[in-house]
Amino acid sequence: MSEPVDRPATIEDVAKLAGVSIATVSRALRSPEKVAESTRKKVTAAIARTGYTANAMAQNLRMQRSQMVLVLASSIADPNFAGILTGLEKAANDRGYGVLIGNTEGTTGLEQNYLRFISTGMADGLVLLTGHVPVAGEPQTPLTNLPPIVATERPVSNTEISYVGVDDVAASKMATEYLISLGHRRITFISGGPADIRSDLRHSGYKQGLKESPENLRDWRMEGDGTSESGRAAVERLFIKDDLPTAFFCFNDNTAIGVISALQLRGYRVPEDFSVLGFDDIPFANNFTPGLTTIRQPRHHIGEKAMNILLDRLANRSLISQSHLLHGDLIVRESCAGVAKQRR
Amino acid sequence: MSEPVDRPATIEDVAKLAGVSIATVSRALRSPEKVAESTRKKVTAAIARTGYTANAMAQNLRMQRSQMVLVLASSIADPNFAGILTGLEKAANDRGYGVLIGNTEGTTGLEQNYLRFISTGMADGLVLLTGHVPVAGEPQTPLTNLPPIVATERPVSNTEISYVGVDDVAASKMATEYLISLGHRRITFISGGPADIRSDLRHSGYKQGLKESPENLRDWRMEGDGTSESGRAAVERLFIKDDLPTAFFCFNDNTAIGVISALQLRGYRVPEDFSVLGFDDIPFANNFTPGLTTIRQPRHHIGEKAMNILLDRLANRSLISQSHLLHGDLIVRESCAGVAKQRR
DNA sequence: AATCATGATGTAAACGTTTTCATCGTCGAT
DNA sequence: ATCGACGATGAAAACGTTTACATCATGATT
Repeated sequence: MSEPVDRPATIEDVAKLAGVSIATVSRALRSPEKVAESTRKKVTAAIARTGYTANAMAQNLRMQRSQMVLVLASSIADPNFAGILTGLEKAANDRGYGVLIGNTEGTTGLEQNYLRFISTGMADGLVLLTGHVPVAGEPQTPLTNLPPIVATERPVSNTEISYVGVDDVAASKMATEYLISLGHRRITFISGGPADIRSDLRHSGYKQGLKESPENLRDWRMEGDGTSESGRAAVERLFIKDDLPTAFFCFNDNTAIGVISALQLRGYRVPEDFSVLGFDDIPFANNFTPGLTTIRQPRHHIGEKAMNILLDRLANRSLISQSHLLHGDLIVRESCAGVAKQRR
Repeated sequence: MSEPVDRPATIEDVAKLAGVSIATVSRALRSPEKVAESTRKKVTAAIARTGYTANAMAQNLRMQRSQMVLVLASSIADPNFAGILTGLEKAANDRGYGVLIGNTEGTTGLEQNYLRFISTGMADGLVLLTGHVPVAGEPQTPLTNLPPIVATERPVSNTEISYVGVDDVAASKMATEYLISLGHRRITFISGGPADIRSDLRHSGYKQGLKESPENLRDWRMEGDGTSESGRAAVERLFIKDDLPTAFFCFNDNTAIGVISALQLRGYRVPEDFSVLGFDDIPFANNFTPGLTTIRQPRHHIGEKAMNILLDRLANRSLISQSHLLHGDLIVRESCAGVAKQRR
């Protein structure tokens, strides 16, 4: 039904065809109640005839916005990224916004580069999955130059910024209590590295769980960096000293997988000999053998919530920043068992 | 160094401060050779003082483009998605383009919805990871209304469209030959479902590998759908008839994982009792036990190549569409072994 | 019958750029 | 001295919208 498309139809084409002014066409589209029923019909017909769609650039220029949000992530390949992005994207699309993505790979150079979308007005808001607010180069960019921001997946130190994520402390406490309830008294926490704030939060939840146990259990923390390799390495270090826990609470599922495979390589069985508990419930946790007992991050909800908070701010700039900690479920599979069952 | 930012600086602010016309400012920025060295310096200084950045909406409106590309995927959670997106994103960013993402979840409704970015001029080009060109609703949108397109990850039936992906046929043939070289003569291919063109391509490569073997090996295809569950189910069906292969070539790694766990559940060992070969080399293939022998998709390269082809087309509309099949490496890990080693 | 509110529409400004075209020196060649 | 070419710059149009404001009927109110 559309006319030959050498040049896309403009509002003027529609106006001419309908025999009205372009203002009326615009009104018929944006605020139909302001236009007479009869002319509205003429306009609608003309729009159908021409195949007209409003030019977004012109609209956005005029309205001083872009209807676009920039999502900055340090790694697209992160196992949590896909789920969060799905949620972000869904919420944005539901509200007519587009999602622009930027992969900083952890470098400030790329990060700076992506901020061009902000400074040129190509994006109205910013979602940070990087764990820090973008640092400015020269000249020092004050925070006031930044648009409304929401952080997710990784908290940022700046408290002015809304954060949406799982309640790391509560979930880790719950995980630890679960291990204790299974009879474990010697539980090692394997961290996610010094740079990651979440590692401290989870460690702190673990300590709370230990402290509230009847006995006074020992805080037994080992350093990792969130990779499965670091999980393996931690196990090896333990075996050198031959001082062994009965259970591992790992910063994330990757680490847990490393721990399990190192244990298996040494001829031990999980959960018969050792219990291992992860964090994240990455898509693969269920396919692993043994099935990983872990804390599930509600990634979709996190993404949706984060985006909705941001878009609320965009719609009403005076809204105060608010953070949301979502509950993480304990997903019980096979990698943890009662200590009674264990050999030693 | 920037002025108080109630309103972002415009080209006019810069012009006034530098004592020149806005045309000169624009020229100083876009084609410096057209402006006198002395005035160029004045302009540069004024830009620094004001903290000016050109408004992208105005630029794009004027220049009738958006510098933006829409990436349409049926599932963000697909294990191949992250890698391809990383490549797409890198190439786009290198060339000053932004990447807009749309998650169609396989529904044409959402697909249609995302096409608004095209029809409103918010995106200049389209990357399809959906396996089909978007179908129009009412009125029938001819292909001429669509912008330059490149397909990747999943081929589309329309031959007018450039496709970039792994060479499924060659890689599958290579995989099959590898199994044959290990001594296997009874090799089952587990498909990825009727809707997925790649499944047929891989099946066809498998058949080529069989045919070119010294003996005339039997095409032994079983239906799956690309999920690990379907891999498990296929194994169960085999055991009902008790007619068993010695090796499995699976449509993808997910299926392979399902096959292995079903086998293990029945008390068999991989690769000692059965060999299993996957496809994709998903990030997890290496962490699985046994390590998955599989075909690696060069996801980054696929993404970069696809984006570069698209952007070339955008820069020069008269370019003809070209497809690229990339080589997939065979990654040998632990899930395949010589048939001699196997019990039966 | 005169006035006034109301509703529907058109005119024109504005959003911030890029670029064509015209203008104005300046310099080299005649 | 005159002319032409050329380099640097400015004025203004154009990109396609939205919206404040003005205009004009029309019907209700006095």
